[in-house]
Amino acid sequence: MIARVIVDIRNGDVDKIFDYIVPDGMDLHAGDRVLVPFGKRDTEGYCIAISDDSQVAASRLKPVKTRLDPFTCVNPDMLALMDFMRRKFYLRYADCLRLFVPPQMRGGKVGELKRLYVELVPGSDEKIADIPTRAKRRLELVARLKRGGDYLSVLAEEFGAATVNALVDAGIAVKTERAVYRKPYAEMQEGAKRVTPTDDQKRAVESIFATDKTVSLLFGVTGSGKTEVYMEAIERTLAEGKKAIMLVPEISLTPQTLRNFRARFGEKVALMHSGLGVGERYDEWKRALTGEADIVIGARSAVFAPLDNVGLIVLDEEHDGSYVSESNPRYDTAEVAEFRVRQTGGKLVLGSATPSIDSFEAAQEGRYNLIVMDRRISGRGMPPIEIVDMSKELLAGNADIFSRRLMQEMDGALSRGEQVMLFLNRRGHSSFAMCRNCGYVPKCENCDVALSYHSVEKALVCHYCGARYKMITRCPKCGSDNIKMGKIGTQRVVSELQKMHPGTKILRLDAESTTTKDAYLDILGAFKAREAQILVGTQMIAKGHDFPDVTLVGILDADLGLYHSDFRSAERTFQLVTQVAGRAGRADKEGKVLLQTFSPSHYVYRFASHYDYPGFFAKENNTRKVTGFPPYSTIVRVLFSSEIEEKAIACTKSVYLGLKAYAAEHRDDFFVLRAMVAPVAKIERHYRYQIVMRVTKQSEDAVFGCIHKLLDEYRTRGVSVFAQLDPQNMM
DNA sequence: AGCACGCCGACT
DNA sequence: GTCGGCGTGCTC
Repeated sequence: MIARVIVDIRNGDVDKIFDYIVPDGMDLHAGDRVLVPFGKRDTEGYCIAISDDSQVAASRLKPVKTRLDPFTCVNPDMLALMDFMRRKFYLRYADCLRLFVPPQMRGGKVGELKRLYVELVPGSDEKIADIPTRAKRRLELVARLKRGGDYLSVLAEEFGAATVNALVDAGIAVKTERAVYRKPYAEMQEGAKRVTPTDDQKRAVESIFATDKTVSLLFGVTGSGKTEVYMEAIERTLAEGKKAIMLVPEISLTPQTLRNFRARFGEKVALMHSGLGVGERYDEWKRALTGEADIVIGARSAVFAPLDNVGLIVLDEEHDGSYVSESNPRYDTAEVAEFRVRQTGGKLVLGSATPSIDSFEAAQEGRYNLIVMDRRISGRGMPPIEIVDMSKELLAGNADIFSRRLMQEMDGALSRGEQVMLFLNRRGHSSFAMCRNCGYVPKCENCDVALSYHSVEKALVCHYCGARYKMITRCPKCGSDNIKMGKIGTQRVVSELQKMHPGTKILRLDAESTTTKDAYLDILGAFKAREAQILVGTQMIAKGHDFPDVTLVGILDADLGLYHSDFRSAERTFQLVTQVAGRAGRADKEGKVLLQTFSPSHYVYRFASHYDYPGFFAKENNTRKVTGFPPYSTIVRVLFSSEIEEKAIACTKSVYLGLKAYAAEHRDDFFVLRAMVAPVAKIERHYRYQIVMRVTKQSEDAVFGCIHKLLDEYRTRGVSVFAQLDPQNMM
């Protein structure tokens, strides 16, 4: 017998299948981890198939050293998923497999926690009868053990160690070592307050299972009760003997969500996310693998949960950027999820109040089943959004970051003892130029995307086609020379606020101020406990949390998101405004949202301020169609990086020329094809060059195939390459 | 990833 | 003369 093995080394050179002899008597299956001799030393690897013969000469084959675990880590469906991910995301075998297995399993440091477990020895009734009646403690313990064993530490605390030992010495009970699972947030266990689903919710659940489509898009306004729909759907899936995965964006995986699920599903829930300790992580993974847990809840990596027969996957806040892994193994969670449920004939539910343009388009075109929930459970409307024109402020002589309107409303809210949240919209490192007088932003002539300012070359650059423009000093629209590259920081907002409201306590929350997950929760907790009146933050504070006393939300620089040089910037801004608005007036108090902008008439704000998603979608979708951006095209990006700049350039060049030849033969498939320096030209001493192209949706597979072929041909040592479809950002 | 092989510079 | 630099190639 031959084992086909992938060695656990992340390197393009060994990204292939190696054949090994399965020694007689070794019970080895596809999906098992193995130890194999590799070159001069031994390496861990994964057996991905068992076969009868090998292409390699028998004399060169070595035998598998050992089977590493007493169980199979990767089930056949996951092996098929691996093949899919290799093709789709251009990943290596080892990259995929490492996603499927918890990191501490590798290197032989499997950390199972062993504890002493005490239980009755069967057939020891006679000995029990010998216990004198005056030994009350011992009899109580026997009664307890008859109902089932327990860990020594628990029993010792209840009955005293001496009592337990007395029974063990008498041969009535026995101590054994047993693996215990470390359970994250074990304290969250309180009873479920079961609610009866509304008609809308029942209809939504029905629709998920009744449709012949695999994917349902649940478009439900904030507060329409999507979570209850997820839980009902999961319950129904479990009732059919299948399993479920519930995915939430990284940041909104709150204790709250977990509490809801634990309350309803108890021990069946496993939690998987990066915030867990290594031991906890392994244990939760193991519980999913063995079937002790049949619901996995977690951030994007939980889509790789080791469940068999996955009948349902839910992606909550479907539009959220964190579902697309942008670093190292790059993958799109939604695509992985869809592949997994298709394997088992299951269902995928994408839920959002502000669906991505791509998903809503798919729903409109009938590829997804569209479910609409447009009523809030509370029956109350969304808080009004008021748009403040910042260029008018400037004309009136107010060059501050706060408009007079916002200061007035803040004073009002604070004097009533209510809380205020202020948002800053900072993403990416690139900045754009804007006329402070009329709000004009220079855009690329080919791409209709805001240009990025490169301080090194003092030029404006388009990240999608590489076009370069001279930096403007005078606004071509109004003639003003008040051109700024603005970006405001949270620190500055806080210090200016502090000047205006000396007695007020202000909290700050952004990526810099919170290095740890706990710090982040601490700040939010402190704000919720009313330890401060104002919270200043980035989008980190937009998600999930309810602050009943917040009645005013201010968005200070909505435009920064809008003109971020990204064709998705309008979409993201709409999502952000809607989400942020949901933070105002959640409880019985009326809320209000103030949105400061230099472009008050921009369509994003027009639609967002009326909570008109369909209107926004229609407009944005049309723009994408006309300009040839996704979902009407696919953006393909190939990034080359090397410590030696010439190598990166040479490799980029040869692949670019190959692609150019291909494009010449398939002229109609290409909108754009350019090679350029990557937006971040150098990271950690590695020079980065990229090829960016926009191709028709239909041709994406063919183009990707061509890229693979070219990469096989031209990839050189010392240059690392990756190719990406529809990158979320171009960093 | 490692480790060996191999072909050019400056050292006991 | 050799020790050792790291570029190139291989690992079933």
